[in-house]
Amino acid sequence: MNQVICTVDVVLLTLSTDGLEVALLRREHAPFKGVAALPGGYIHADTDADARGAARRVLQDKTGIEAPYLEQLATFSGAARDPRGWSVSIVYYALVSLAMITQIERSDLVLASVDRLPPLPFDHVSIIETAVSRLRSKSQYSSLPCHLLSEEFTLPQLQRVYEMLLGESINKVSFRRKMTEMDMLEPADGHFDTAGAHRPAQLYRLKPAFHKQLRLVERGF
Amino acid sequence: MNQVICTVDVVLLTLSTDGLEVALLRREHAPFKGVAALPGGYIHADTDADARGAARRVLQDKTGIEAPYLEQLATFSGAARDPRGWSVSIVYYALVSLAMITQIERSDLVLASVDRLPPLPFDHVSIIETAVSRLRSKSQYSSLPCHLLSEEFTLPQLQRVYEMLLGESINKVSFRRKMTEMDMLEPADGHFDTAGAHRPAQLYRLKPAFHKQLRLVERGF
DNA sequence: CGAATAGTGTCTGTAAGACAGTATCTG
DNA sequence: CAGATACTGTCTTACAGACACTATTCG
Repeated sequence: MNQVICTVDVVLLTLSTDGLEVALLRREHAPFKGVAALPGGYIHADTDADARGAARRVLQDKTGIEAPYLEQLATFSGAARDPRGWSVSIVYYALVSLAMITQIERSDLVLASVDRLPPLPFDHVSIIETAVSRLRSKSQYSSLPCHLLSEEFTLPQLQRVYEMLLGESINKVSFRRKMTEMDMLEPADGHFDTAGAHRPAQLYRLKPAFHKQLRLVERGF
Repeated sequence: MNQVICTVDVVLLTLSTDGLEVALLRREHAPFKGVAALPGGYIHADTDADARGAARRVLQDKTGIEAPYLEQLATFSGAARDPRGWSVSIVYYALVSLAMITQIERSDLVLASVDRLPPLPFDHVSIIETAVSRLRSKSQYSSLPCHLLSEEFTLPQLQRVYEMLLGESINKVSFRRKMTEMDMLEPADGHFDTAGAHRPAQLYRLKPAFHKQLRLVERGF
């Protein structure tokens, strides 16, 4: 009566110049061996403290990525989603910079645009759609998008990230007012982005208190 | 390696004059037999289509409540939360009117104020806190609170619900402007709430399209 | 008619967006 | 110095909240 397969999957998202992309890996085992899919695996009841620990382990083992922004998305379950039987997948989503992804030494890693997903096994397409929709929705009023950039970034870069996620341009003055009001960034003193033939931009970083936690803002962007 | 206990739990919330309350039932089986706890149970892989179906079944079997607003909250998991071993609980939360709860014919049902929870088994206290925080947070910008009232209700009643959830008074004009803008209510023509020595209030109901789905609003209340 | 609450019209202050200006770099 | 983008000051507009008024019931 209670024979249920328990797994975790991780939606690893990053932002390229083309928009949001999701990291896919070729599956090492049946079912769907060799097919690109979300990184995932069984829960190890003997070593994982909880599902979050399992997700962190899976991400570390399969991509080498350590402790990025990692949050529970939702749990997908049912008799129909996995040929092996009634299954539960506790899904987490992680946000990393593109630089983190390109460091990964795995030849079978694919970045797929979330707007043009290939066919995927299980219900991974709908999982990814849920993750993207959650990220876009939270971007309207939180500091979440910062985690898609490297540790130090400029305000114009951050604004472009918000604009890509929200799919609309944001008024520059309003954006900067909002950033001041949210009070989550600190200038990286003396650090400037001097690329390009123009005035250099101040580099900022997330204040330490907001590395693992979100900053919410009263009204959206 | 994969011996994991799979259960669902339901946080059944309602609003009394004293504020938010959660429904607790005495457990019928060990562990914690006889102790008040969230309604829950094992997933039945042979009959449940998915975890949502299991949650609906548990709610129906234990309280007789059928198909209320029911949404996945989060999944709680780990080695430490259940003495039986490594466990996963996929938790749903449901919103119903107080009238729905008082209809339940079960002598061991307890309503506990979410602000003064008794000691509870497992991690049920933290589950309830998560549910309450989710509800309060979503109340800032969605139609969620409607489900805490009966099918027909007046705008002043609805405003009081929002105020209790948000813990602050709302400007009446702004509230009604927002309701018009959200466009989720329809007047129950000819139906008025005639209680009290004053002008009767128009009764409204949620438009059918929003019974199972949320209406979001751009800016909060 | 007085008390009580429902419902609405209008003013005002605040905050978001538009615009245009200044600042500082490269070639 | 021209071009480019960073950053800022200020005006305008839109919306949220305050206030006050009307509406309709009961006793």
